[in-house]
Amino acid sequence: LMPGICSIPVTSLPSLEWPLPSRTDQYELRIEVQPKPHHRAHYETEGSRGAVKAQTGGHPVVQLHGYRGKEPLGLQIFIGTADERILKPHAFYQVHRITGKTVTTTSYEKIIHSTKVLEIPLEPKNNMKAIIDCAGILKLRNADIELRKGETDIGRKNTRVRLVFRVHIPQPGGQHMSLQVASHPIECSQRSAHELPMVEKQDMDSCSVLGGQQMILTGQNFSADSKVIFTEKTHDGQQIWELEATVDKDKSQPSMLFIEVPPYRDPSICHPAKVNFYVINGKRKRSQPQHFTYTPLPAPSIKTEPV
Amino acid sequence: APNYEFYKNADVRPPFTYATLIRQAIMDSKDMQLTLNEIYSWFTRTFAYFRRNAATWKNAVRHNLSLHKCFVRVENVKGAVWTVDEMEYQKRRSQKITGSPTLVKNLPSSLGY
DNA sequence: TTAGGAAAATTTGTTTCATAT
DNA sequence: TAATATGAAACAAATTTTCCT
Repeated sequence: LMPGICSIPVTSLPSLEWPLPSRTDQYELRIEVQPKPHHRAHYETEGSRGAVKAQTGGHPVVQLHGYRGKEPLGLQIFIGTADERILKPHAFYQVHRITGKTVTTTSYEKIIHSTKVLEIPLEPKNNMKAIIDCAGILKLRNADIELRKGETDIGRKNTRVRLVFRVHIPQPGGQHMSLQVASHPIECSQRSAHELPMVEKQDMDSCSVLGGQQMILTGQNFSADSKVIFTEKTHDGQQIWELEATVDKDKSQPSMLFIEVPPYRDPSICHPAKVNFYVINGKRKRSQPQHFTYTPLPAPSIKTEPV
Repeated sequence: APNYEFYKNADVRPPFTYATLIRQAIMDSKDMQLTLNEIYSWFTRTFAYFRRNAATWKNAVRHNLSLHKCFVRVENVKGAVWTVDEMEYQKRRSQKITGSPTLVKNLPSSLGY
């Protein structure tokens, strides 16, 4: 079978909602190939919709760097949330173990607190690299999950997930070092995948409070009526600023938006200001909030004499 | 905040209007905003009476949300949430109190509206 | 099996009418 | 009486779930 896997008692490991680092001084768990940003999940009433794939057509790849041991380890996979909150298992989705001749990976599954977790081997002979070709995504009915006691999340419009990978590395003292890394977000609804704008990359993360610079957004489902809105929220979630950026409609394409960063509401700040922006099509189809930072002007000039 | 303990398990209709209850549900939430579904949950969690005849009272809740100007729908990443325009809410209530002396005498202070 | 498309079903919101307080 | 509250229901739009090729 699979030595080294499944041998660690669940109770001694950190819970699935516990935040873990992806790297330490010694190790790093890294996603070498990211999954595609869309993967339509299947319902229990449907047949499988196959394994999550990579943009390239292959499958996602995960590798553990810095491991010198001889023993294979188990790589755990589960479906996590992809919103602004900290990562936790997604209540409305589960990993689905794909089997069949097209699948190279042997896998083992178990349930931890109503979350299905897949475990596949990470072997030294493969350089501790694993090709994730056995992970599909199952959608659970909103109504079924929402009536679960203690569940406060809402299923409606909550259709983005991340693949979460964990490894537990045995340490000399008998303890374990646990690492975790999560993939880029994956949109799992047929409709949302087709209609919701999604920002995958932004050309820059910050600029001065004056704005005015061009920023290129790369993503999906951008359209002629796409708007880009900058917002700022206080610590307790109250929105205090909102401004629409101008979009260069001539240059923009379905997968690319050229916008001009709007000026920040207060040009005299002394510390960088973290704001959000999102893309919105029509009235309701809006992307997840993206992050952006306005930096203060160099130095408040006190000199008054002309140059 | 009102004490609804008695109604949590007693299958008795709470003597409050829908508007009062909806506002209370939203006020009880952490961010002063709830989705429709979360409002439903608050009703069933808080009142035994609303654990049956769901089609009826849920319809009434939606009806009230739309009808009263004090309930404001706000778009959000996760769809829409409902909030309370407290100014608007109290405007309606104070109109009722100041505008009808006879009602003032009879209105038990603990009852909404 | 896996993918795509879309019909069917459910939810969320708006309005209107009737009745009771 | 006028203003409010409650119920039932018709409709529309948005979103989810099931079904079919």
